Amino acid sequence: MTIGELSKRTGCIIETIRYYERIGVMPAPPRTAGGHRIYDRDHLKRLNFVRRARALGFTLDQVRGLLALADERETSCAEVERLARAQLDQVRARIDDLGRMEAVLDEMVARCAGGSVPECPILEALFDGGDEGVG
Amino acid sequence: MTIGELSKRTGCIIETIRYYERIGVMPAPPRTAGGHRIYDRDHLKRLNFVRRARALGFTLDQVRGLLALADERETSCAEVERLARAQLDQVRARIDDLGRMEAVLDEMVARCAGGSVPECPILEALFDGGDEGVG
DNA sequence: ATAAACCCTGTACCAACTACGGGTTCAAGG
DNA sequence: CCTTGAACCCGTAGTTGGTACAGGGTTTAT
Repeated sequence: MTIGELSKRTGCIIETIRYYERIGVMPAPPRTAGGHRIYDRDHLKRLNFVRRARALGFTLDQVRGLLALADERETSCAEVERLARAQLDQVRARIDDLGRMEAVLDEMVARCAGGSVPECPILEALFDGGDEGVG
Repeated sequence: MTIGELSKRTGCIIETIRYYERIGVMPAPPRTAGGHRIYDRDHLKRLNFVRRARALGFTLDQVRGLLALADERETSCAEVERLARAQLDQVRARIDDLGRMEAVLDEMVARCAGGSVPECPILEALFDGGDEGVG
């Protein structure tokens, strides 16, 4: 399989595949005499793994960890579960965070739509801050 | 006010303040004879504005836009509202996105906790993909 | 043999900062 | 007045997860 074929089959653009190789998430594949990369089914599987894990919000560092656990066919299941749970917690924390943003934005917009106010309530909220604890 | 004081009052670290100046989000303040920046209450207000907008997920580009609208004391309110609504939509879309991630992770973890399975269901899910349409 | 399509490396760019090195200035104490 | 140390200056490089070239070389089909 050429890199272009792998790209088509995974939906991962060529530059990204080479980038994954550079940072050690994908292994360096064998090459043709002319230097073109040739991939097999294992590479395809691995790249799909990376794509799915990334789509679930794992960082590339975490993906590396998951792949390492997958490679050593030992008592890794508990550790995998721990990583997945940690990621789940992070996703939930991010959802909470965004939920708070949503509430503030919603209220700002609602106050704006309320009618003809003298000053823009959105700009006022941003300038004078309903919420002082920003960071 | 020195940059250090401004930093303490806003919770925004010095490097970031200088960065905001460099990219034109904060104005270049006057300097002492020796070249140290001196800020006043307007700078403080503006930096707080930037921090609050950032905390709500606006990009720096959007912040620039909001500040421009705040500066021209004209019929900007409708435009501000439009930007806020757009941001609200984006936040909601991101929440939906994360909600889907959460569901998948939750199911993976739940399957894992189910008992003594031969293979790790999490790794299997990532390798063989319940969800082919990844990106 | 030649053209088109593909692939190669290396570098630079994006957001939104953060961190550092090496030098200058300021404020306070002696 | 002088020294000390904290605070400040600038410029550059690093972070994450890629994307986008430029300027070549290779493969494949005709």
